[in-house]
Amino acid sequence: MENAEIAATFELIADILDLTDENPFKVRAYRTAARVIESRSEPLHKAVEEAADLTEIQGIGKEIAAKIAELVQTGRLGYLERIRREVPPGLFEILKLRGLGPKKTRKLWQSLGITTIEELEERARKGELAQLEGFGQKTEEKILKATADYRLLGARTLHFAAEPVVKALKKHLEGLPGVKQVEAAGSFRRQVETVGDLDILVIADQPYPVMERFTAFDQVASVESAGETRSTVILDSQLQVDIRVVPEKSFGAALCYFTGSKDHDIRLRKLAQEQGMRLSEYGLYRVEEGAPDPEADSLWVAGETEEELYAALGLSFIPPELRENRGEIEAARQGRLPALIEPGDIRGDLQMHSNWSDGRDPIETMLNACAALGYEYFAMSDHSKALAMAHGLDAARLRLQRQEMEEIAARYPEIRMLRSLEVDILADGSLDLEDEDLQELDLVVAAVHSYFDLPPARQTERIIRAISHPLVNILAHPTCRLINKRLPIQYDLEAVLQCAVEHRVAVEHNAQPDRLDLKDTQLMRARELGAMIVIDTDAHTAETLSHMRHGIAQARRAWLTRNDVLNTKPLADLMAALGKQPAV
DNA sequence: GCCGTTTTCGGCCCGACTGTTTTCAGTCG
Repeated sequence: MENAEIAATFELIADILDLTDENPFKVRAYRTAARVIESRSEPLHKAVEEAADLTEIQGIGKEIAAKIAELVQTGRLGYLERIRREVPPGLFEILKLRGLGPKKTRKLWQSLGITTIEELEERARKGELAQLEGFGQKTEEKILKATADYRLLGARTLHFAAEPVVKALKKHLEGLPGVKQVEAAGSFRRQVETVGDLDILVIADQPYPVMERFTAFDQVASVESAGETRSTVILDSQLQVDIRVVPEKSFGAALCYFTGSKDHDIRLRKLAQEQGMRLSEYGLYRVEEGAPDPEADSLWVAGETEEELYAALGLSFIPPELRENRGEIEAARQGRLPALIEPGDIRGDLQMHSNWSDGRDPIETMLNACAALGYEYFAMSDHSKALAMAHGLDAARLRLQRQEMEEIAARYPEIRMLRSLEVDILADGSLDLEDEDLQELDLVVAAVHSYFDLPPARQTERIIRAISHPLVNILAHPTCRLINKRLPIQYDLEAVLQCAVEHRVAVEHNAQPDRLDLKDTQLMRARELGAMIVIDTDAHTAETLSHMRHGIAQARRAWLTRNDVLNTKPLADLMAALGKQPAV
């Protein structure tokens, strides 16, 4: 059992306890445990197998340690099975609505018997909610908006969350004799930020044993269809997985076909047609009038690899990230596809947090992790004081932090640590700290963490005011979206990007897997407008510095090259581009 | 439920904001 699954189990327990009005500190203990477990790099099941003492982990005591052991050893948890009967499952969904926490959800349930989002919406429309003690007109309106928003958010799986599933499936299938290759195609391969399902492609001599093994995968909840070369299952996580077994000769064509996108595929097939050929998932064939078998070996052109397939169509190889029919086919034909940015191009990470604010690790740990990644520089950018919950820094603590940073930096000449701060943009667009404090820093990152619902015009004004401030260098997670959780804030992005260009402020692509903000299409637009772009991880732990690759993936989808991204440059060039004095 | 001790109980991060109230509960970050 993966750490993520154990963590999800404890989150569920916390929700149930919340809804049954348990001691809030007990609830918090479960949530803390869930977070601790999820952020651990080492799998807990291994620790259990080795009979390690789990209570040595901060946040895990005797009770939770025993529950982890039970989960790992039996795959179940008696305690959870007992308490989950007390709560209708629809309430967990209601809990996810913005503005509804455990108290209000419980009240709706106990007083009005509401147990589903649909019921909630209906009763709100009838005005019944406003009658409830502690509720009112405004609350009712907010709930209606929240249910509408919830529907928009959809339920696609984060690419990040699909990764371990793909990995486990590959391992599961690759162990089978006769299996030559296993690849995930579809939107997963194109690095789309979320996936609707997974498409797995397998080369094998015998399809049947592959199918048998596939449906025996331990995460399979139900088998929707199981054919000779194609099967569909639903996993415990509700993710749908399609598998397709193809012969080696067709692998390139099949991979291309199932990678898509659909529009890209259609364009390729048309292109083949124009050249007197026919493209299918089995390969590229010459068309001959009156040929008895249109897929005869004598008509075969290409299809074992994607490279030869694209070449046969007169195209240079198109990386999967670009296959969205956004002009890539024309570019490939003319040989002017961009040389996409690669993970190794990044010279430094410009946003991360230490335990001075809401990060987990000390500055020195973060420094060492950055050095291990081969970075030449990095910026430590803890939160400012407005974010009280994150233990944001005020001027006094900022000065104290500076002392610590200087002491640490002196011991690590091999990497340059930049002093930065993720300063809050307040409601009126002013910054959370005074100029005299901010100008002590090497870089100033400005970010919105509050007042997400301002009218668009005011939101635009607010952000423009903030990035017009002469000390601001980077606008962090510009739209504040959380994929599947929070919609982007509404404002005139175009105007903000133009303002950023004017004031030499870089816009961030935040590589946190549920942010990826700006998103691919917005990044493309930012580049078109001449905005400077930085990709950073906003890491809150040393391990999550590795999330850089998710940011790179989105940048590639946005057609960005190394030259388009500021933190691929040597430090002096980066600082010059931002109009800063070269850092000493 | 966890943690740390002034060890076996008592505190647990907390400020801002909203909408409901008439001094505060609930939610968010």
